[in-house]
Amino acid sequence: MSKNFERIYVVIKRIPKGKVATYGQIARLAGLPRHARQVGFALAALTDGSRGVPWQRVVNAAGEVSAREHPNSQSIQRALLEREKVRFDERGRISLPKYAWKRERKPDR
DNA sequence: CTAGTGACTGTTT
DNA sequence: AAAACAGCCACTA
Repeated sequence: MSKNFERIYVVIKRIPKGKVATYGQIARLAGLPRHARQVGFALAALTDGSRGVPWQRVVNAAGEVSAREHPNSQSIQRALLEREKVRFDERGRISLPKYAWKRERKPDR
């Protein structure tokens, strides 16, 4: 398991319930700017072993659930978010201004 | 080592 | 506003 993956998972675990963060934002917070795609790669590698990671709170910059190989988990993600009071509009998108995780600083502070 | 790929993003049409 | 383009970089074969 790569060190970068761990850093990414740590950041995702910091996303508050009811909020969402974009791939690029997570990459920055993990100290890996421009690794947005790697964030996606890390999530794709998620298994039962990483169950503490709220992967459902990760969306793309357009505020929608990114497509993936197994379309089924897409609806699962949406359901999980709805359960956290995150609303989707009729086009299946989230209002980022309303639900985006504001914090843009690194954990150290 | 080279080439292909991808849960992405910002810019330009 | 939506779609196409072009960067991006770790990971895999």
